[in-house]
Amino acid sequence: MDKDITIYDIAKELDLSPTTVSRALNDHPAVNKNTKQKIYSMASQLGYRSNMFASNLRRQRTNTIGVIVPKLNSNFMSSVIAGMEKVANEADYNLIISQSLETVEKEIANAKTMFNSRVDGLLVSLAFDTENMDHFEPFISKDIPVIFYDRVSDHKQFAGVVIDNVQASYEATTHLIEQGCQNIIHITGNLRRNVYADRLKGFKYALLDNDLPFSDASVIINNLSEDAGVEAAQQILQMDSRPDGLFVSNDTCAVHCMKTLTHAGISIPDEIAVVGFNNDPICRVVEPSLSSIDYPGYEMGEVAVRSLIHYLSGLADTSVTRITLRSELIIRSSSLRKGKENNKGKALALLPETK
Amino acid sequence: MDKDITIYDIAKELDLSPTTVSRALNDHPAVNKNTKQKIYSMASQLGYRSNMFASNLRRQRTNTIGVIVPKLNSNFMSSVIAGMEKVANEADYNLIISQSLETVEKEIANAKTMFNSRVDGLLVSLAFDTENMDHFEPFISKDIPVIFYDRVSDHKQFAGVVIDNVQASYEATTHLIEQGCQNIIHITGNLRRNVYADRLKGFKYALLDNDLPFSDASVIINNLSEDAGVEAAQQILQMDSRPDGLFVSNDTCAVHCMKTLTHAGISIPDEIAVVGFNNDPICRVVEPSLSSIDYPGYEMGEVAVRSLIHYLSGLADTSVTRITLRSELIIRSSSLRKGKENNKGKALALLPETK
DNA sequence: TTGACAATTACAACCGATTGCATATTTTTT
DNA sequence: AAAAAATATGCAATCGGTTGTAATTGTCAA
Repeated sequence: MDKDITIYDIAKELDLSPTTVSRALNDHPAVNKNTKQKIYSMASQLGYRSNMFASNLRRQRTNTIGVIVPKLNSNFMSSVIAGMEKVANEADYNLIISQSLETVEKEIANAKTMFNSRVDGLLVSLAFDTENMDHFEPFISKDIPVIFYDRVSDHKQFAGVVIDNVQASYEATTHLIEQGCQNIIHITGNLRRNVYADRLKGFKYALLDNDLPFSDASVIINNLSEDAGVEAAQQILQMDSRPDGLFVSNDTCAVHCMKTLTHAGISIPDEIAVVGFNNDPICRVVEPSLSSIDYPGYEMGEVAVRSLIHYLSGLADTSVTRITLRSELIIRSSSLRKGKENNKGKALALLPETK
Repeated sequence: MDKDITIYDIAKELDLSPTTVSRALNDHPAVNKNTKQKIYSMASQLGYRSNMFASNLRRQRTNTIGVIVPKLNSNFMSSVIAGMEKVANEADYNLIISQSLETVEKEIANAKTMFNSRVDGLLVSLAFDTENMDHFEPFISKDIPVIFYDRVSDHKQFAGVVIDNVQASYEATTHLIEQGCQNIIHITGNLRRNVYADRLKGFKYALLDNDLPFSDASVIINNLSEDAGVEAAQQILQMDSRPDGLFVSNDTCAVHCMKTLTHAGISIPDEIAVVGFNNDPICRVVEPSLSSIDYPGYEMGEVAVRSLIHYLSGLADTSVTRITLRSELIIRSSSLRKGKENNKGKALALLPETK
């Protein structure tokens, strides 16, 4: 366990001042090329590694990005994190990740921790029941950028990376209508969250544009869990006029709802056509395979970190307050009815083994 | 954007020395109770937050744990991380997470980054093709604890958190044999990794104990991906004597292999019975539902961080070099043959909706 | 030869908390 | 009442880089 090498050691070894060594290591232009070379080689020879804490202390920045995520262990969210990690790593930023577990309380606690850890910037996807944004105030007032992803804040002051949920939902609903569905149920999450509110909006618009009636009874709001899916199916089975289409805001919920319906003897897609959301791997495994909205998680993570770093580098384009990524309806067996293949050239993915 | 409050501000305000303030905030016994109270309330009144960097610089520790994970976006790994995050957070440690993406090169780079970030300890699950442990040497020689989880190192000097893969595999294989399988194929990953080597061992032992022959042809080694599963199925379809049992080291691979076989007209479990590994949610979704080894990811994450922190707190029990968690065979339709329900009281999970 | 100017390098203060040692104050003991 | 011990507080150095400003050296034109 040998002692750590500091810039002072390098300086002494080369008979220079720590100042010059520090500047050289930061590639400061005011240091002679030859000197730099000498310092570099001496540094690596001695096994020097910079002390981030000394540096951070002096520079008042941490090269650390905080990430608050509702729940880590879902396919979508872990893809997002994977994307974030990649970009952050490449740009020499560290990530501190914490989960709100879908509750405001934990989200507030997380925000506080992040603030105390003095993150340079914060990336947040809001918990189900977060109402106000007060816990992000400390960041704002200290000019620490906060960027939302997926579950964003409505307040115009906050930047966010999203997909066009209205459009995606509109597309999914229209697809169901094209397949002959006349009575579609939409299962979605807490409407305080933009993602769910927007999807409901898209659902309504699609009905409207196709002269189909909308009523509150067409919407089931739950927490989109497995159990909620099963429960929703039971609810549907009890309905007076059974729906012939189902658009669910989340694949897990959709799958378990669908399976429950199948077990109750309902045939999918003929009696009820189903579309999910997220395009989780699970979609290609369930029988019948589940149509879904492909949702670029990995990319969303990359973009979120990239714009945060962009902002931190002072290249901020403060006018850009929303970045919208593409999303795409993937049609599979769960919503494709025989003799209805008028899909206007949309992507098809009939066979389960198709990617 | 108001200036940050430091202990000097608090000291000045109360006409005390920074020393006392620092001690009070660390609950040092040599500070008077009343003084402490005054300092606490002044601190919160002024909105003081400790500067980790100054503190870390002085104390030469970071309260940060590094985590190297092969791939973040799998159900198992994200559960592990979720568990780690929970415990770390509770103990006021930060997590720095990075992915090796299953390659040594990235793993080495990650280790270097972690080392330069001066993590207090390191948690590692090895990449597929990691051969030697040289990149962890710097940690060892600086007395920074490295604990492995799941994919551990064989070297006795490294501690690790694991399940008993031999036992789990033995159980799964025995179960297949009990269901009447006489010719079982084992699909697994790179044998350099303990998890796969051990599972092969358990597989062999089970055959041996049941007087079934083992040959190299009974083992398929691949990267356990979706595609590998499809490919393995094609391989199986070409075999002269078609197997009647299949034990796969990973659910994703098992599921796609199974689906390919089903599509080729093979009936599961009657013609081929299948058992996977990990008990991913996907197991309960696929038709027929997939038997699998339940693998406590979340718990593994918790335990790993807990023992690392334990070690860092000096409570180290250096003799404990392996912590083994329970794992359990979950029997579902993919391996349960009719009229063979002699399962000696094992857990059953026949219906897809069963948790 | 000298002053202007650029190119390098160094000095020294600073970032904010921690801690060994010394000092001051109070309490206990004899 | 003096000495010893216990309690509470402060001084000042330290952790390892960073940076504004000053000093030194060299170059070139006048």
